[in-house]
Amino acid sequence: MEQETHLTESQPASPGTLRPGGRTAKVRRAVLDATQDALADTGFHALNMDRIAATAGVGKTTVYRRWGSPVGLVTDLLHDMAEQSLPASDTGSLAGDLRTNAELVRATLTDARMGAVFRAVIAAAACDEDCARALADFYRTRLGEWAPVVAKGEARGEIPAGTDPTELLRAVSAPLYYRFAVTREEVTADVAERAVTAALAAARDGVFIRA
Amino acid sequence: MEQETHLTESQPASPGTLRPGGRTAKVRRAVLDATQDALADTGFHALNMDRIAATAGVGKTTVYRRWGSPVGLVTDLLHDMAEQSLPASDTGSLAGDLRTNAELVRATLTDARMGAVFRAVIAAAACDEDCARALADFYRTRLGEWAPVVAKGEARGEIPAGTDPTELLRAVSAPLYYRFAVTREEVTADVAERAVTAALAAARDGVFIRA
DNA sequence: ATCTTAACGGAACCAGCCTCCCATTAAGGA
DNA sequence: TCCTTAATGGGAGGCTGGTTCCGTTAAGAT
Repeated sequence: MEQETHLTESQPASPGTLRPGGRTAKVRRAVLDATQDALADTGFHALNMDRIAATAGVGKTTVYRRWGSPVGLVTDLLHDMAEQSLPASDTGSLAGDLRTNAELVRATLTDARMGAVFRAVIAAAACDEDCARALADFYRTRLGEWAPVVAKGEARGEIPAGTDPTELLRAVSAPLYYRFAVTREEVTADVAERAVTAALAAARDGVFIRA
Repeated sequence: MEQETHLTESQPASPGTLRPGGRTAKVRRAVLDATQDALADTGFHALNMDRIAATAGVGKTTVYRRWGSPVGLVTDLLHDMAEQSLPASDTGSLAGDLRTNAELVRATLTDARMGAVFRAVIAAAACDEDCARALADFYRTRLGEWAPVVAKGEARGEIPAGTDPTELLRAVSAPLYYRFAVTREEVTADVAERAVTAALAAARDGVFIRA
């Protein structure tokens, strides 16, 4: 993505950075929307720069210049998704908050559109290092947003002091994503509920105490 | 993969089934080996039928005819991997067996060659339904092989009666695969150990009792 | 308002992937 | 052993996806 570390010849450093105003932003929005549509529709393997350009109503040269390849599109989409993340819940109990979290994850993965997008993103990350980094960042952000929920639970004495917040959150998400991406089993509400109960039981046993 | 349900015109039903003898088998072996090499080397996105044919020392027409596409290759590789699965361990304690299992998974995912293969397989499954089914079958098989370990633990009274064996096993694997495929964090021995402890704590609490 | 030039867009060009055709090889049965 | 035909293999040709060229549009500065 980033290049031209020392731009001696006044080379344009990655299009869109010097003049991010009106048109450029509009183009990005249109392209990313088209990308999401395409992923939801036909999946990552069928992601095609030409089609994206056409449905976005944008010159295909622009798409190639700014994103370079299908993985480039997905990577940028991921950055975009990381920016617009929603805040965590606050039900008053850790169990309740975690349940909300798990249900949110489940709803996302189960949703036809979002499920397809996440599938595509995971596939793209498996193919490309840049994309993998973007995906890692995305989840670092997401986990960071929910960490306070665990801290509050700890303050209320619902789990032992010293519990690693993100570790507990990972334990909640893991069974859902595992089924979604790896074993391809259905992610039911039951699964989500059990993930919360199991993670909480382990947390109370002090399994997630920071080393 | 399978087609020609009613072969009225004596169409050859998927090449390799009527004459699976010497040459055909040799070709399959060579192609699957080449596929694994390629995946370990350059990953799924760069998987190229022509190159596979060349390195396998096989006509490229053959590769296209029998496997059709990169996902087809990965799907068959997966079937091949499912066939040659190794038996579960028996250390005498459930904790020990689960630890062995987790360590085995970790070693596989961490191994440069096998890690790349699994990454590719997950990516391919995200792109193609046939491949997804093959992947699901693979894990169904694997989980089935380890289920007795849990049953024995239950018999020894290490976990409550009625515990769902595969559910417990999934809980052990999930955190490892979640990091490997989704958040792309490093899968350390520490992570594996914690996965076992957490799963076991939940199991003892009766979280995985069959509904 | 005017100017500079970043960014976009159309179209021709190039290359690598896939398909088809037909000759060749060797399984499996008599 | 011989015969039938499943399966393989080389090569030509077409198509689709990706690249390059250059003219056009409009963002941001004066």
